[in-house]
Amino acid sequence: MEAEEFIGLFRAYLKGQGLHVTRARERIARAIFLIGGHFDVATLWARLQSARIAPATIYRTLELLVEAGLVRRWMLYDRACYEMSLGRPRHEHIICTRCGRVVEFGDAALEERLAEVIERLRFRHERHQVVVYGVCPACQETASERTLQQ
Amino acid sequence: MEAEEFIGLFRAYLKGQGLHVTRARERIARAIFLIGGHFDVATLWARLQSARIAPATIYRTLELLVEAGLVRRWMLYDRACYEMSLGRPRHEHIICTRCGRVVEFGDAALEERLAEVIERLRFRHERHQVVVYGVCPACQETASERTLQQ
DNA sequence: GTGCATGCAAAAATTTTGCACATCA
DNA sequence: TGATGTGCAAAATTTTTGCATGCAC
Repeated sequence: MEAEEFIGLFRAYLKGQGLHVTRARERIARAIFLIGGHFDVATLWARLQSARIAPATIYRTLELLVEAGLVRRWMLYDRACYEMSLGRPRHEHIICTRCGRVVEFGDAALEERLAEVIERLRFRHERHQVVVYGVCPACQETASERTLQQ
Repeated sequence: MEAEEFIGLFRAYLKGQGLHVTRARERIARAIFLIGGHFDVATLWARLQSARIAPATIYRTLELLVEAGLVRRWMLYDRACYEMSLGRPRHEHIICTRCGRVVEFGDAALEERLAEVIERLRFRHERHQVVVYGVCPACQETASERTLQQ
């Protein structure tokens, strides 16, 4: 997918809502597209330094992107973490507590079982998140001292 | 289980680590026992107002309790949430986005499937968390307007 | 008595809000 | 032009850190 396609979808959403397509919003969408994967607000802000975009604008725009369904918001370790959702299938996260690496995984049987459980509880399912903490294969082989706290 | 049993286990942990058993630590442990279920730091602090215990002490003590395995720490909505783990089986959380109610559920098949997936990825499993957002049966029947943001 | 722990206050870090000015439609 | 959006700054939240004093052992 091209950056223009992603930005175009955002533009369409904004217009549909009667909101303005602004330069700041386009720049933020482009930066997110270029990152490609997970990012937190600090990272995104750093990438936009040269554009002189305020954190407030970043937070406000991220909210719009999430509403538009173009970005997903997670609580991974202990802060908000985002990712472009377009063209990326539904997945869960496993985090290495040694090196902080985040690996995505998907498993149909897992999702199916979860759906059954939710139905049994009679909840209407909106969304869910599975986060696993562990030690990745690489870190299991090293005697790395570096650990995430908690 | 009695409060004394819970506090006693904390005392034993502290002694084993060469740490001091202090009045503040005992009071915090007792307050957590009395809450019984989920709580956040603000709630715990409110319950300890009369004891004049600083937030810093609460955070430091919670960390010890988590290390001791007596308390679990979750990231439920977008802040840290804790609960006494003793005598409470492993479970996941489903949150009603209308009323904020948190329901616990456990499912052996789900856990098993997750363990298989983690093994396939060759991670060493430390812990995990499943959080589901949806609408609870009660709220499905009402036209309640109240929603959690995000 | 020694070292760990506490309360307080200040600092960090993250996110939200208010407002005057700028920009989009 | 009029409504919406932006940057900036300040505030609000949540959590951490430094330090003198206090308490546990």
